Amino acid sequence: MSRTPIPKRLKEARDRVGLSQTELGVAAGMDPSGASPRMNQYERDRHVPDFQTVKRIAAVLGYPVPYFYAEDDDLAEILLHLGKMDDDARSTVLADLRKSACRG
Amino acid sequence: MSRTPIPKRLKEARDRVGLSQTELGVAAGMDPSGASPRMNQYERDRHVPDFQTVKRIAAVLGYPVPYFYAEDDDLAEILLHLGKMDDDARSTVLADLRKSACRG
DNA sequence: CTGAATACTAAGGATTCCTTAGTATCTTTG
DNA sequence: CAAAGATACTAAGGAATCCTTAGTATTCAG
Repeated sequence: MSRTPIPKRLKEARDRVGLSQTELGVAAGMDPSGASPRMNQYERDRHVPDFQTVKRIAAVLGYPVPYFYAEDDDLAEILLHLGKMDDDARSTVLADLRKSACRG
Repeated sequence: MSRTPIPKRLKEARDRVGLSQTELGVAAGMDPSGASPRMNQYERDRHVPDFQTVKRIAAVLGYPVPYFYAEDDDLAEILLHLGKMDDDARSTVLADLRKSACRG
């Protein structure tokens, strides 16, 4: 059993952009000589990257950080959609949710 | 500067339910003798709790896990709303977002 | 003020990670 | 196929971080 959703989310995301483990690690600012084992350890659930590392990887991929911590697939997909929106669109989503919350 | 959004999110959440640091830690399954310093270290940004710990705390509070990893306040609030919904309502949100994404 | 509850801190043993030095597997291409 | 290059993967140990212990500081009710 995996310790965090990171291995799964990382692989999903990396496969989509079509980068190697090393390439993604280097793009996220890792030392090129150590990027390969580090990224592999993250994806194989041997080690857990710290928050700053997740943040840099998320930035490279254009994904919101919380996506990598979502165990639920639906919530993960919602986070992907939210990540693609501009601030305005996201504010609208938030406003809608606030209204729904009042009614419900 | 904080290393993760966890201290901020944790304090927000704990203040709302009105539990002490120790109480929340114990409720999340920590050894009562060590719950106080651990929770305090998390809230004061001295240490970062591992994922399983965040998950247990989130479960006690009824918050979705990714909320604790959201730096953006709007996204954090959206996650709170999503956390309060049942699976049906969340599926509807996801379906709406998929449609919006297609329209561009 | 006094006591109880809560918040907080230092320090070190325990745990986990990052780096180094590789091996294994897959994918061309001659 | 065979060789070569790219990609994926692993072990092990020094480096970094955390959890536990043993407290001190602060807040608050009586």
